[in-house]
Amino acid sequence: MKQQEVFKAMADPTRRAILKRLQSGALSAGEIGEAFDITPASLSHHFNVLKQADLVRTERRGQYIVYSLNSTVFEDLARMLMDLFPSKGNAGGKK
Amino acid sequence: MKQQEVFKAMADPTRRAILKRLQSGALSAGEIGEAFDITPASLSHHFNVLKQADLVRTERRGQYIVYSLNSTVFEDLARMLMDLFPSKGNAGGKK
DNA sequence: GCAATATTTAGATATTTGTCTAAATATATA
DNA sequence: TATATATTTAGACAAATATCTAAATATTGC
Repeated sequence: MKQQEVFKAMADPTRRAILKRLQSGALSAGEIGEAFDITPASLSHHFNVLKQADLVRTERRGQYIVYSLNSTVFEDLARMLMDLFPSKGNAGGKK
Repeated sequence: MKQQEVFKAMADPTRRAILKRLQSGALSAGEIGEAFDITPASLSHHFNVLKQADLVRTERRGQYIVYSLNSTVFEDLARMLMDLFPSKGNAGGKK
């Protein structure tokens, strides 16, 4: 997992909202955009950041480009966080 | 939890390294700084961001100021991430 | 109280980032 | 093939951010 890219990606509220929209299933760029008051170009920038972090997958479907969550990376991230704080039986985090 | 502040705080590699250093227990600002090649002033800036996010606690101990992890917020963050991606029995993330 | 040590605050600067407009690319359809 | 729709790319710009130096504040010990 590209830790830095993932955290960077998660640091922006618009991007987190995009991910949230994708929870209920894959959506085209345009469908995602409906919920936001920014230009398609700005949206596309956010998509790029999310792709860099491998948080979303893309697939062209005809005229549209469809985005979907890559749950794997979320799990990795959550695991990493669990490792980052010390808990019982884990004094020092891990590794 | 101040979600935005937490993600912002985690987005910087130096800050994540600071948190990692604190895994093994509380340390003074100076002790933390030994591991990094930046000025005390810059370090202090990072401490502020981490405090804003409630990721660390501080306590003055005589001449020193001692930093320690606030594990609670880490747990909140990890939980939040788990909620953010859909999994079996949780189609839609939740809430 | 004064000097030394630890840390923070203030202010400046360079880089990064989120946004925009305009133009380019890709696909569908008349 | 021409036109419309969907999305991305390029380039510009303002706001946010990480860093620095210099100065301020807090504490200890002489």
